[in-house]
Amino acid sequence: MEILIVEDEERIANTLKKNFIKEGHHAVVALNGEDAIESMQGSHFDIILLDWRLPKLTGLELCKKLRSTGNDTPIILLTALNDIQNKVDALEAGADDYITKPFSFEEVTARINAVLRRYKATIKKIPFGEMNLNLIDRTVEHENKLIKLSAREFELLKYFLFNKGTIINKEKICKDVWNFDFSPMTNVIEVTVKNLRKKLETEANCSFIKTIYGEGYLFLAD
Amino acid sequence: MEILIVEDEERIANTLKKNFIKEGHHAVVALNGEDAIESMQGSHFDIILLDWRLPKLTGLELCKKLRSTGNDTPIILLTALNDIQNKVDALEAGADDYITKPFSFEEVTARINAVLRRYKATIKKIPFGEMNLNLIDRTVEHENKLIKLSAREFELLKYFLFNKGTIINKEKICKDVWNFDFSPMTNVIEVTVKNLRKKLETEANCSFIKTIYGEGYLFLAD
DNA sequence: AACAATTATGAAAAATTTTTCATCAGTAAG
DNA sequence: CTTACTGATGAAAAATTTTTCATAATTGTT
Repeated sequence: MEILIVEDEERIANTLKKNFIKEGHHAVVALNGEDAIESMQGSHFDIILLDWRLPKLTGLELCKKLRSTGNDTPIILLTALNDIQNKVDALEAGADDYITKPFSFEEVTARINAVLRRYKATIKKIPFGEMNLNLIDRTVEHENKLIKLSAREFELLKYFLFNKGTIINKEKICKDVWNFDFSPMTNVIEVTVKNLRKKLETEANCSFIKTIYGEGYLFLAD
Repeated sequence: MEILIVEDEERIANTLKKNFIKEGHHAVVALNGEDAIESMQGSHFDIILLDWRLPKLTGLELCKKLRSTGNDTPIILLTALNDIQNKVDALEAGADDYITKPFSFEEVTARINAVLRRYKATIKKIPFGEMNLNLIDRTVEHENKLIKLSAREFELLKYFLFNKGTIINKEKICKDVWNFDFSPMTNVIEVTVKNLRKKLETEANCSFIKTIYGEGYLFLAD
């Protein structure tokens, strides 16, 4: 797991980091809000532990900033205070949970697991077979490999997943994926299906898209 | 507002529909789960009112199905029963709220507003100026017009929005948007900035991307 | 004002995606 | 086993996106 620790007290930050690494995770420390933003460019984190009091940008401000720019990485605020106002502010700023200092490492991992459990219910990935369609990056993930999809392939796969288990005819695909109201004069659909099949089935070793002769396609997975 | 009413009792469905239309919204009625899925292809709804008991596919099943395929339109379940088990099931299936029958129209609108208030906090749109960057469709929305962005333009705009208010130099843009570790040998960045500017500034009549001579770019909005 | 450095721009070139088309393969039914 | 129809495939063509390049415009400095 990739963990970002945003904490100006180096002692606390390093203790957390050591413990996470001991548990087999990967942890990065940022000593202030600006460093944190810096660290997040390009990299992906599964969770952010964020100190409430930070030099320059406060934890609350950073939290708001991240949320306002569409970043929804789970955030746990670390706060020294234990008054109710904090909790309200924290949740309103878009944090997922908070831990009051001093805390034990066990408490931190417990909170992380709880937050991630909740978060995973809303994560923007659609699983099928051994794969996942990542709706944000528009890629298919399989055993830490990434398959890039073109825009059309992405839309078609999303459509198949939405309708998995039911036969869909080409008129509907044409209408819903291509936004054509008239029926396709050519075989664009078949060609796109072919290309999508190749991408998916080169990676996984099974076929998801079944052809129902004279009727359409049927997507099977799980 | 676009409202989908999934309800097999036509009397209730039509009463709701009439009331919504009277309030200036747009409402579509689906009499069963399959019709509902049909209605959702291609169309967008802001909220779904979903009957608990439906012929064929139950409300709960439909709810689960939508959520499992990445659809996160707010759902309010309409249920005749009032036992705790329902509430738990509803929320676990991914519904946002529930209303027990019989209900008044005022109650429905109140619940809708409450759900939408909560939902909007997590919606995947980044506002800037009079515009919105839609992270799902990868378009810019402005006065019910849509501006299509290419993949690079989208990534660059997202990056600008994430870093708005701070000057970002080209080495960082190159690293974070293009994933090049070496500095750009050509002026791809300037060209992409130019094209993005044209798209945004043809539509809105103001300039968002400011050039800081010798330093980089600065995105200003709000 | 003149100069050097930086940025902007139009247009060509390259790469990629999307569509078309001709042809081959598979299916159902007589 | 044919036949007629439906779907699959490779490759060409068209459209779009991305990059490159030459040149023009702008900025800061002397």
